[in-house]
Amino acid sequence: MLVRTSAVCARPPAGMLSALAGGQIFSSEFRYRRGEEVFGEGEEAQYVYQILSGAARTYKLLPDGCRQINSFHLSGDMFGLENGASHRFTADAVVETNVSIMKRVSLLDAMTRYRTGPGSLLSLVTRNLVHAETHMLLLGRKTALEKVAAFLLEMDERLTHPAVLTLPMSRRDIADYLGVALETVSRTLSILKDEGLLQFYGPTQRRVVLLDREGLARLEAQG
Amino acid sequence: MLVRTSAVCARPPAGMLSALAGGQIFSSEFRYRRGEEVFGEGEEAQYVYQILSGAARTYKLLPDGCRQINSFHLSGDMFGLENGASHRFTADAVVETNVSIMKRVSLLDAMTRYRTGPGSLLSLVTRNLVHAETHMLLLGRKTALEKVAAFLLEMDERLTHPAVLTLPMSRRDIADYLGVALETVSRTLSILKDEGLLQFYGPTQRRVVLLDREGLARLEAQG
DNA sequence: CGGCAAAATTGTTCTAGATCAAATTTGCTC
DNA sequence: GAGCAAATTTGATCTAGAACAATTTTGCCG
Repeated sequence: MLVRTSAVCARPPAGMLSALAGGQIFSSEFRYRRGEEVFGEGEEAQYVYQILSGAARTYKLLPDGCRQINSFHLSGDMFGLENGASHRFTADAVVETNVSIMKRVSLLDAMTRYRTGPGSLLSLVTRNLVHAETHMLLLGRKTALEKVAAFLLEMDERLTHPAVLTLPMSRRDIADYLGVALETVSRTLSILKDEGLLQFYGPTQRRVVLLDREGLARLEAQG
Repeated sequence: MLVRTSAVCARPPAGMLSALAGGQIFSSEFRYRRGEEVFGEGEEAQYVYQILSGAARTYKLLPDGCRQINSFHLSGDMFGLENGASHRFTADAVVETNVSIMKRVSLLDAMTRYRTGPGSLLSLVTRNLVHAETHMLLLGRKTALEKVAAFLLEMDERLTHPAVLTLPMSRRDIADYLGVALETVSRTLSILKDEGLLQFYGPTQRRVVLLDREGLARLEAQG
């Protein structure tokens, strides 16, 4: 873990964490290499994280090694803030990732001054809950095609509809997020390409151009 | 919807809602017949509910009519309290059910006095989040056998390990909660019976005796 | 640029669980 | 208690997607 401490960020990065910090809370900048663990399930939740660049994933493992990715965290996203004392997930870096870190207690202190606002701990937890509820519907009741379409649209939305959608995560990550096999993800993407709903951009298969968002939305709603 | 208004309950039923009420918040008692809707997805979340007897389910529907039950609410459980202004689920009665109802705003007012305690809105939302996260793992990565075992253990736990587990919900409800077909639930229960892990009690198949909780737990962890 | 390991695709086979289809069983209602 | 509709079980197929197995593509390294 490379450390670049910056007690108070000279130019605070975007997002609530630093907004709350506002020059009053000490935050440090850390860098994780791809695959490096940020925190483990069950560990004490001492710090809170915000992505400056790169991406992280939070997940749980079953005893048989099966992984269920709970969510991806992209630039600007905050993660690792728990209501209880310990982390309920493991988190690691999807690619080389820079995060801003601050003490949980400092942040919670700062938050009490903003109790009711959209930047409160409650709204954060609620946002996570809404995401989890939506994802339950996807995992329990959608086909592979619907799942992949939903995933693409979620990423497109969160990256604010870029011309070229650059996915930081591998097919395996997507599979473990959607509850399908990685081959199924690959096949489904090929189908969507063949049907003209998307195309790959450049040499890598992680850059996607969504050619028909309407069509994808129709697929997502029901196969 | 049968109404039996009782401005302030003479003998308050168990649970936080009435505890918070503590003679200061007006609550009414309502009765819903089986299948009757308590509130619909998208409706304004004006009231908060607590089960006095019976059971309710909250769920979402896909356009094709597929249903994903988010959770079951049993005696003492509170539901329908949203952070936002509208309900994110539909709720209806699984069987004939009595609920205590109070205005959302009154409850929230009362709660501000207990902001940090285990009876706060934040802990309620967190509890829901933990449940949703656990359920995501189940939906995404468990086999039918693991799902059914997990379901039985959840109900057993929540009803505090009764000698006879009386399930208020149908096989269809269980199926829509676990993301499998109702026939699969029935078959899986038969297998568990044949293997001596449970037996049915009396004439109805909704009364279950768990003969080997350890064994079920082993199945749940990994098929 | 060449070599190599990791990632992704594509093909083949297999299977858990869905779907379709009857029997039973159960709980109501008169 | 008879009659009936709903719920449940059980059986027989069918299929979406898993699992296994090569290839091919890509990114990365010296």
